[in-house]
Amino acid sequence: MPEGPTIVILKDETLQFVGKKVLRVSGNTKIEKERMLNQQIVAIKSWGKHFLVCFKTFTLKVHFMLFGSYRVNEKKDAPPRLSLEMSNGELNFYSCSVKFIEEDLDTVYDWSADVMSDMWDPKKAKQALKQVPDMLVCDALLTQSIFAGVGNIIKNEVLFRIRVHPLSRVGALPVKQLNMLINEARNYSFDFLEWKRKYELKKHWLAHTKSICPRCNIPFTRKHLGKTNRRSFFCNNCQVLYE
DNA sequence: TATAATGTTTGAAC
DNA sequence: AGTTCAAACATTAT
Repeated sequence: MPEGPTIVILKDETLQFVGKKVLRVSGNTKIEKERMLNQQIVAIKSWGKHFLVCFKTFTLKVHFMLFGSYRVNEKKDAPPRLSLEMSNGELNFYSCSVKFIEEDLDTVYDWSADVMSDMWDPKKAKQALKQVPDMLVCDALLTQSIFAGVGNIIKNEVLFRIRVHPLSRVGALPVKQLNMLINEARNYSFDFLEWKRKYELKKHWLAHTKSICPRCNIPFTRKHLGKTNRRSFFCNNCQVLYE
């Protein structure tokens, strides 16, 4: 369900729990959830699509995959995978993956790869892309080690914005287009964040799920492309194929 | 109502 | 042995 910007919204909604102790845990997860009991939440972070609840000596990682969802201070009419109750409210996660991380997060995550992070480093992304010249751009955008947080919606919208065909090879992109790819991955993600906050994200989609190109007024092509085999919506006329 | 979709890991098969 | 690919997980809008 969520791409990176949605996790940022969740992080904002849950900052109220930083400093609080977990007073009750429940849910159908098989992990040792009781270890969180009476533990203080020392920080709440995110990396790409990973939502991270930090305790003193370990971290809870929540990944929502395709169908996961959450509720803050309310419940859904479904059994939670994990529910945490604090003195000032509750946090409920549904049909998602939950795991514990024992290591220091700074050794697990490269924060500079997260397009939503203050530490995002476009130069690093460029270096990483240079390492995979044969990769298709539709796959490159979905590579979390390079563009953590980018999902299929962002992929389709970014490629449409920069007028690049999804089947273009990374190594064939002119410098200008390569720079636009990197810059728009972050820039569109922040537009996504703003629109999502206002509950008007879909209204702003120009390519994703669309059937007509708003620039050319001709039908989009829709196909499952790349190693990721995710659906792509693109215009054969105004999105240039570099190969 | 069947289908497909904002995703990733795992392990079998080649 | 490295790569590829299907399966698994599981919800909901169309």
